[in-house]
Amino acid sequence: MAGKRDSYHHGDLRAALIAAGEEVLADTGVEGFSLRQVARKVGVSHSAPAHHFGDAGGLLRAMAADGFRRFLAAMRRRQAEAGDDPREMFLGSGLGYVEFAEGAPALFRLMFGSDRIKDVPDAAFEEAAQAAFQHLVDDVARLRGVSPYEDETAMADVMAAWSMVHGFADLLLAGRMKAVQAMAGPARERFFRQVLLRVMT
Amino acid sequence: MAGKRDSYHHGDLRAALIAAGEEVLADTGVEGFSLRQVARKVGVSHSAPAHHFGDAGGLLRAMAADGFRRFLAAMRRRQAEAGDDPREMFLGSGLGYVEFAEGAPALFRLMFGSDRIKDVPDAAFEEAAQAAFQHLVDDVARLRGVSPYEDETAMADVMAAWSMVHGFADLLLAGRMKAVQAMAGPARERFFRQVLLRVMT
DNA sequence: TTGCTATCTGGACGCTGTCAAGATAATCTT
DNA sequence: AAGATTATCTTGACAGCGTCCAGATAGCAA
Repeated sequence: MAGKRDSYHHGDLRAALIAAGEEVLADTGVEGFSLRQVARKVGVSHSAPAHHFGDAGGLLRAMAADGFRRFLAAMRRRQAEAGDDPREMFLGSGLGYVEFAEGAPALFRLMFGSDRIKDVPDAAFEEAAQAAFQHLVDDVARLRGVSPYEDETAMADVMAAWSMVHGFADLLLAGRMKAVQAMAGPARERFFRQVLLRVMT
Repeated sequence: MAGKRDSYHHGDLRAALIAAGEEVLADTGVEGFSLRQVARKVGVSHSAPAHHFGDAGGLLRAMAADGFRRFLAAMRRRQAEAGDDPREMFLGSGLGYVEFAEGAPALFRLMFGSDRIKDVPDAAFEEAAQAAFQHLVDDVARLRGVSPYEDETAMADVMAAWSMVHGFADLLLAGRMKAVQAMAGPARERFFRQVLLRVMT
């Protein structure tokens, strides 16, 4: 099962399409994304993807699910570097959140509500998205010492923290926070910490 | 200059295209948006829009600018109903923000960073977006008693508040806050106030 | 009336997603 | 081992799309 094309059958077309799809997505954005372009990139006929994903939405959903897994990994990575103080761990997740969004803006936008994947239930996607959400819930539980599922205030903390981080990332991508974008790396991180901490006492 | 089609020339095609465009946008979403569909709706040839807007992006930018004006109006309307306590006025703006997003989700998404309008400077769009941002700055200035342009902490308040409201709205549209969506109107508003206030002491 | 310009039409092009029919390879059955 | 079945991929077709271009029409200025 090689990745390279050596015969009529590809070998691992499904994975190759997802990988190539994410490159195309990064190049053209969600709205310029084209199935045929992905097929060309992999060196396969224009309708080969249909067999694995049904239609364009199917591939995009698979890519979004994959995105959520890497998204979670990015948060965990940053968190692991943050030590073991609950507050620092929380901030680490937030930094990973924003870092992922900036590193893969089109994928991030795809994951959070593109029309092209909406309104079609997808188990893999939901599971990956739910896992990422759970990570945030755990962060808050550690900080508050209560399970948000059993404490209304803690759940409001979760929603507030999530809204804050997500809004910050999305506005950054939209180019609507020019003042922040102009900041150098360290100053920017300091500013973000200051903003994010407002939500946790 | 009537709006209806009575001769070869339309009379007010530019405005008619923007209006029809927003209907199409609401129906199909940003990614399904089609220039030809808008032209059909207005009863005009498929290439008529080009003369007024250049290309599809031109029409979308004009629609987004119009959206920002109505967005600001929605915040002002809600704020006017909120009384004259600075905190209540601030919350009113936030409620208007979310209300607008839910009332016109596709337009909201278009305004905040669709690939189809990005990276092409547009004076009318920037002006309308800036006016909406200024409204938020004024809210914080009233609350804090300082101009955010002259006080770093107050500017951090602005960014925090904006991130919070925006993230809340965007996650709502993404369908990622099912618990909140399940709430009845009043409970939801109460919850949102509780979340948003976290950012302002 | 005679130009002149803005506005709109109609046709063309290459791109797109999706469908259906056929070709090829891998796997299963016996 | 051989044949049959299934999974995978190709090819060709179709309508819809955005954009360009040449032409038609109408308003306006002189």
